Amino acid sequence: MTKENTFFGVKEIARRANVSIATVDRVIHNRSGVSEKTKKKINDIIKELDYQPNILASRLASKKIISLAVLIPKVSAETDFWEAPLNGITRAEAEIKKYGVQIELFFFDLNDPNSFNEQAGLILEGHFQGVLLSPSFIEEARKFSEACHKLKIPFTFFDSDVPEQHNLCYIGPHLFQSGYVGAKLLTYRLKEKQQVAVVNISKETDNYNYIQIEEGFRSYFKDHSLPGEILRVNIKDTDSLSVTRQLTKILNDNENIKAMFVTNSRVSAVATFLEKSGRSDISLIGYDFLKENIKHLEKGFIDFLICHKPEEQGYRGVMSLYETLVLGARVEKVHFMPIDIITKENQAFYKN
Amino acid sequence: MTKENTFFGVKEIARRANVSIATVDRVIHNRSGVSEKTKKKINDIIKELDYQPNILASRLASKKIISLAVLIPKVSAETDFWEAPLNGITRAEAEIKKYGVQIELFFFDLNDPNSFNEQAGLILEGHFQGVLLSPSFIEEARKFSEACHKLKIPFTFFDSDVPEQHNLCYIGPHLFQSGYVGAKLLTYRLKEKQQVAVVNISKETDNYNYIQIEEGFRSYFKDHSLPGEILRVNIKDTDSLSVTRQLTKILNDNENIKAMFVTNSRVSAVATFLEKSGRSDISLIGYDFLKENIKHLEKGFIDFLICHKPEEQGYRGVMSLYETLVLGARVEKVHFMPIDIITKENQAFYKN
DNA sequence: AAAATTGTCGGGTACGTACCCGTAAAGATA
DNA sequence: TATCTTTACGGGTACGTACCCGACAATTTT
Repeated sequence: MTKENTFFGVKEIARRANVSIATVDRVIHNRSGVSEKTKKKINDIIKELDYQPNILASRLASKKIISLAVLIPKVSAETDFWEAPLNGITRAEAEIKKYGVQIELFFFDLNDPNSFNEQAGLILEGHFQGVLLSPSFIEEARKFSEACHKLKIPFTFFDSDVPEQHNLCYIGPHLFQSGYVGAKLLTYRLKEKQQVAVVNISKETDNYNYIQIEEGFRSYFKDHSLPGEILRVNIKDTDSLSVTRQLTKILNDNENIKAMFVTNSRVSAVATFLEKSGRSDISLIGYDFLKENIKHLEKGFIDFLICHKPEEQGYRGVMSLYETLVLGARVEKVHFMPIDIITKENQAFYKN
Repeated sequence: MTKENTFFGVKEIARRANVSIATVDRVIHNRSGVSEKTKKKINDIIKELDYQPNILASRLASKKIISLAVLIPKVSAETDFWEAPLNGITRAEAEIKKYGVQIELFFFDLNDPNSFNEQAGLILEGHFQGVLLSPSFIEEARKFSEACHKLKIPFTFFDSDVPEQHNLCYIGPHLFQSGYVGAKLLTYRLKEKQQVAVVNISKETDNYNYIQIEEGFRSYFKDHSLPGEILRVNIKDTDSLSVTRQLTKILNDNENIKAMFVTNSRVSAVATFLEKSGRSDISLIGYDFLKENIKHLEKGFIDFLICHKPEEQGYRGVMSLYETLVLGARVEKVHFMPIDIITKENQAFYKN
């Protein structure tokens, strides 16, 4: 059992073109030093044979390493969400290290746009061949990506998107539709005259992500002409006291609230409140497969969690750069993640 | 930017052991021709350096190919479920072809255990280094795996499991828990006194898979002490006339049935019936991300589909063999797939 | 004691690609 | 015409591993 020679290599191309391997190599990497005539001849043969370079041999022979930069929020005390993408990134790194790819991590503070700028500046000075970033701050991200574009450094957005043309690709959820799914689940068993509240627990209420999610959520109500006003609760202070106070007030003012939708991973704060105040009659839906959330899911105070595979986002984000830079493959410009539904019953088998 | 030499290769091992590269190579592949003393010395150095063979170079230098056999049901007129695993298998093949791995496909007829035996026989004669199979027929599969074990051919089960010790691994759903999830979803908005029916549409009602799913389903009712008897409907003839007749009868006899759980991918047959008889008041849940099912999901006659990522099962099944045979890595003996919940709203982003 | 066999090992080439270096011919400049 | 530069290409080695072949010594057989 020996490898069949179905694949042609540079050697065969060189033979057919009556040139040396080196000349073929020059054409493939379009380096200079080849006459237009021979170049065309070789390119024709390459097309004819549908030549696919042997990546094994290529990476083996190449002494170059490829350095990628990753720019993401640091894991904070407030939420350990960013652990998951980081795991995916690390997994990808381990997988492609042997192909000569290195990854350097840069972290910024989600409460401080300046830290984003600082780290972005370091990346621009660092001579990286590719960048993966979460554009949490839209304006800052836009400036940075403009700079990358000028330096011809490919970059991938993930977790959330920025309307932009120059990025290599976006990997993340379709946020509008995600909110839409949330509304479906929340209203699935809702009875008439029961009311619904959207809860946003965050210092930045006007974050682009939250807006998209809420639009999707409200659209579902419109599309299905569900009656009743959807209440909106903004909790800017994320400490448990503020949360308790605001939720208490809302529930007192609106006795018919029987379902709540939290637009981010802070849903566990609401669950804690519901548990303490003994309100097991309220359906609760929120985001992300975090330990704290799973705990409340198991206790029954969260009905569903929606999740967009953050670990896989990190993994695929790195891989999108690897595929373009090393394999020279084209990648899809937009790669939407599934909108996963997690319940107490299936959470044990969920892959983040 | 040059590759750092953080990795040690055979050359370094040879240097430290005062032997040639060839001798080190003999130890690594434990071929004969090395004295016990040198063998030990080399093995010690390998451990000390934590030597990781360079797979690129290894596969490049090796002229051997590895042949894998895949044994799965053929795509039938009754269901195109098996297209998905096949896609995953093909994707895996494309990915590892360059490492010298070939895959040969063997198909059997789900209605004919003998066809399984026939194809299994062909595989045993074919000198394959690994086998991936769906053990749809338990007894036949057990016999075949016994034979593989004797020939020291590693094999992986997927889609459904057979209690067994010798298989390399199992990749597929936790069927019991999957039924449990189905019950949760089906009862989530069920009101008092409304009744539930489990529908099995299959020639083999006593299939091990279905039994596990139903056990999980019923366990949920027990665990939550839900009242009311769960009806059971067995439809052995899968044509639409038989389905219509039996369902009509059941619904006439039991007017309170408001929810139905189909234990396999034939759920679209029930959906068609509900549509034709205008029964949009009945919740319906079933299995698998098939075109026909999605159609009914979108129309609203199926509430939820449960799915176990069949394509990924195929992909991972092949990869489990690749990882053991080529990379020499250990693989987890059991790899449970997530129990995915698909609705009209999130189906567009589902990855099968 | 000579010959044959066996056990141990090293030399060397190949896998397909990358890239350095060298060279011959053509063209430019004096 | 002599010298220099540029263009266009080939030779050859290296990457890390696999494995063939042959050398040499130790051991057994005749």
